[in-house]
Amino acid sequence: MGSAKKLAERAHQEPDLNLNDTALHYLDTIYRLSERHGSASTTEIAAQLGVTPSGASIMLKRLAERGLVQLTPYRGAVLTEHGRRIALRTIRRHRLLEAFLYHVMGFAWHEVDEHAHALETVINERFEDRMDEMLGHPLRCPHGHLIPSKTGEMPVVNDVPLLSLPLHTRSVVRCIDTSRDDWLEYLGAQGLMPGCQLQVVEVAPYNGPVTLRTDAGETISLGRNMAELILVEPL
Amino acid sequence: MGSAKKLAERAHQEPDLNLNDTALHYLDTIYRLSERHGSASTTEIAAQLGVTPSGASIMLKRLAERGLVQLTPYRGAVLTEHGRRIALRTIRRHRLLEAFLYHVMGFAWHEVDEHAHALETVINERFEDRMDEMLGHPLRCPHGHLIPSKTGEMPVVNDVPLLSLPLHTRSVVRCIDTSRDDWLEYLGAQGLMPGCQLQVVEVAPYNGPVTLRTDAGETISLGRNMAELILVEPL
DNA sequence: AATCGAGTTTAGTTTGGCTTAAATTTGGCT
DNA sequence: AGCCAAATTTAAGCCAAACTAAACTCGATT
Ligand SMILES: [Mn+2]
Ligand SMILES: [Mn+2]
Ligand SMILES: [Mn+2]
Ligand SMILES: [Mn+2]
Repeated sequence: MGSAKKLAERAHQEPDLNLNDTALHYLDTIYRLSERHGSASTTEIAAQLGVTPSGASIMLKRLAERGLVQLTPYRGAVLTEHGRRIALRTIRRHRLLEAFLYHVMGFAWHEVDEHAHALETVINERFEDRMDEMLGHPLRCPHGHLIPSKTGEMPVVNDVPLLSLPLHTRSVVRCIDTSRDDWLEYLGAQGLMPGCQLQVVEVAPYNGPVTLRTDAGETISLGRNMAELILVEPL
Repeated sequence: MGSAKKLAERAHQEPDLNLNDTALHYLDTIYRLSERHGSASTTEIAAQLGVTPSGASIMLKRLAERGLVQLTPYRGAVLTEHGRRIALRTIRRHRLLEAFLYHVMGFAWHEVDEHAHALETVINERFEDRMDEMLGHPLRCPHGHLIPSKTGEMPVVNDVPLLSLPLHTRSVVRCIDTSRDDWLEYLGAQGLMPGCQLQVVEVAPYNGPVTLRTDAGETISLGRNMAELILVEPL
């Protein structure tokens, strides 16, 4: 009985005890917040999802009962292995959707996050697979974030913060690590997106502006906060 | 004040007092059922949506309060003009999605309805417009159903039931009027889909089988119930 | 005219996901 | 050691959308 069910689960790849979009968005959010601090606090999760901390607290307890997150009261949440697999699937769909909306449907790169977010919990596996094929199994979304494989593994890459390199090191932009659509639109208008080659020519002190030169010879000046979002691969 | 709001509504084309997907599916369903009998009964609506009649009854009352349907107790529901516009928008999105899934993404024609149904209440106007452009402003979904325009008008066509024509009249299939995916798969495998040319060569009595000959010279024999779903344009 | 069954509505309850307001825990600071 | 502010959880309640069970309407039939 129990083992028959387990086999079925393994064959289907996802147990997925009827998770609705609310639960999926919680898991997705916890995963992304945990990437930074190792775990996700109730308040952070609540802020991200636009609910009150008390609402998030209640929901976290439910997710813990379902074995999707491990919750230490007053200490924050971590995904269980089961929860992590489901979160990665949602993130895969989100990023594939962004790539699909951008490359196949011609949306602007600052529009795709919002729309991918609405669709990520609605599409099914067939849709996911068709996008993946049509895009040639892409490794990254249009902003450069990594797309996990169907088996839940992240591609291994070597992205480093632009500002961690010595001045004048030539490098290729790999990721613009923000989801603020107004910043994305601005940076895109400057020609700053994954694939573009550049070097840092000056970093003004006291959190002053950062001056970049692209391989096309153009000079771009950015505030420190924006420059910190740029991840590159040195040449 | 009031008139400013009305202007904004007219400019945006849809007032849409925060309708969620439940309400949109009710309106969609009422529209399609009303096409047949002029109005939709509580029980029919409930069956279509997979809820109990009592549940549908309560929901219909709420839609009536919002001015979306006109409800005569014990007599069934009709859409108001406002409700009709919203229903047509959902139907437009459903059929555009079917065409998109079929022509752009390569799904089989018996798969697209289910998936379009899940997506139809999630996509936004930009997505709708992009599909429309990519598909060259199509008039019909892959099954041949008409796609309403953005302004809520149905294309005018001249589809007649295949079985209403005299024997041996040559005609082009325009619509297979069912949403049963198993029937669609079967008919598709016989080569029977919009665009194919054929004539009826025999109609057996007592609800017996219907024999068709395609322009490719093939003979197809169908039960009456399936043959009745075929709409054509005589040549 | 009275009755009956199908169709429909109402009453009462449940569930999920949230809210505000009131405890409670925690870690840092005097 | 004791206290405070911030973070967190609990308590109580709201709302949409469903359910089951019971009551009601309608029209058709006797
Ligand atoms: Mn998302
Ligand atoms: Mn992205
Ligand atoms: Mn639909
Ligand atoms: Mn169709």
